[in-house]
Amino acid sequence: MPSVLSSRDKILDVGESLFARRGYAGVGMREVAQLSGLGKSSLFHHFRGKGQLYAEVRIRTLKRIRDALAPFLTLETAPLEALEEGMCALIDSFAEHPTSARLLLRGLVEEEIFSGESPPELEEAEQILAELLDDLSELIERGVKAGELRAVAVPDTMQSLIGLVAYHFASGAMGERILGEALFSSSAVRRRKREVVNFIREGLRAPRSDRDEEREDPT
Amino acid sequence: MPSVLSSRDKILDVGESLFARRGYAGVGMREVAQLSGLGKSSLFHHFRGKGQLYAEVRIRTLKRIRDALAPFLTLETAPLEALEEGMCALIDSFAEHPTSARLLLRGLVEEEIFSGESPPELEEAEQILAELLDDLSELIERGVKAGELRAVAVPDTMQSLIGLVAYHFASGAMGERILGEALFSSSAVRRRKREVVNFIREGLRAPRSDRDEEREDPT
DNA sequence: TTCCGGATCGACCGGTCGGTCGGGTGATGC
DNA sequence: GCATCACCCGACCGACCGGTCGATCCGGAA
Repeated sequence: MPSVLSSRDKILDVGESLFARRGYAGVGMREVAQLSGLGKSSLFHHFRGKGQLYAEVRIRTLKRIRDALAPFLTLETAPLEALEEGMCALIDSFAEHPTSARLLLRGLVEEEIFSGESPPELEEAEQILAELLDDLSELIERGVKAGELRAVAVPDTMQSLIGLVAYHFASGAMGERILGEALFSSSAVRRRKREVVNFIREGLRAPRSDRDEEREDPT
Repeated sequence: MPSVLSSRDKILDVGESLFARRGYAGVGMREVAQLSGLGKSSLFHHFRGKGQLYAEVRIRTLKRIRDALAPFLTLETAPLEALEEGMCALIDSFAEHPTSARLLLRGLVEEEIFSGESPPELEEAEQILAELLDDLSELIERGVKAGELRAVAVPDTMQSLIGLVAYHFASGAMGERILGEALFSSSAVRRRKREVVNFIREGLRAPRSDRDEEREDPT
């Protein structure tokens, strides 16, 4: 690990910051080059093009998120506890890398980014994300079956969790206006973590005297 | 109300659809013109430029959201009930206008869209949004003080609600992958509404035997 | 010393961007 | 008949876009 970043890592850092703030179409390679302290041509030595740079940035952030979540997606912990601690770890990861949540949310919301064909690296990113979401789904599923969680619809609950957790760290100026505080100040992050975890626990756990109640299934 | 849309409305419709899908920077005026069935120059007869078109689109969608929510932001209903019914109405509005949630979320997440100065109309949009969020904050505040809601931190809960509700209708292909179903099919919308409202009710309401318990305040 | 290949750069390319301009067209009022 | 006006268009502009090319620099292996 060099104390000064390699040019490639520097480009990835700059790209991550810019793509998170302005989205794929809003970022120009000239700006990436300038903020990286390189000539524009040099970018194309390290990456095949803008599309690959974007894909590599997404892969890096998704791997960061996966690594933060992985310890809690095993079968060793009780589902509700694993869910709570996993979300805590996720929030810590978002707080440590302020661009992650935005980039994640962008990747989930954005569509039709590439006019022609998309770079092959993007599929790797999609796969990392898909596996992560599948593992998380499985965790919720286990929680419901074990009776720790309410009889929620698993896919919709997945979506709820994503929006609930990620948006907090992706909201921009309006979010700070609502909070009346910097989005990533340590006090704000601590409070947010408590509030989100409480929300999830109260919102999803099964009522106390609800051990072996059968689920409603009105399909 | 003419049965055929005026050119201005047609442009707004096309712009709304495109901006929601690809963001401000990802949309070109040529494309807006073509999909509107007009020459590019004609757009500049109805709007001062791309920036104003974007601002007008945002204003229109924000007003739609405000109108859907307004009936439940009065002081006449019990806060928790008003919150639940308001979120229901919001979801109905999102379902009716599939671009609204994306555009809302984009406006909240996006930053530094305009390189130069931003069009004055954007301030009107920001103000509509700010008022809406203030009213919603007040509703939650009342709910907490009335003891109907848990002793949550109001701003963070605001953020939670935004992410929780809006993301469901803004998620793209990956959202449909998770659901295994079209995002706006009537059955998916119905199920989602039930799940979200349940999540909010269970997550925010005060425990039954918790009438006049004092809040913890460990600051 | 020579050579080589990674890294960097400035100059340049075709194409697209938002926006302008001048003119055309068809209703409306006089 | 004529001026006015909203509306619409094709042609055009300078700026910027992503990307290419050939030259140069430089550290390490031979």
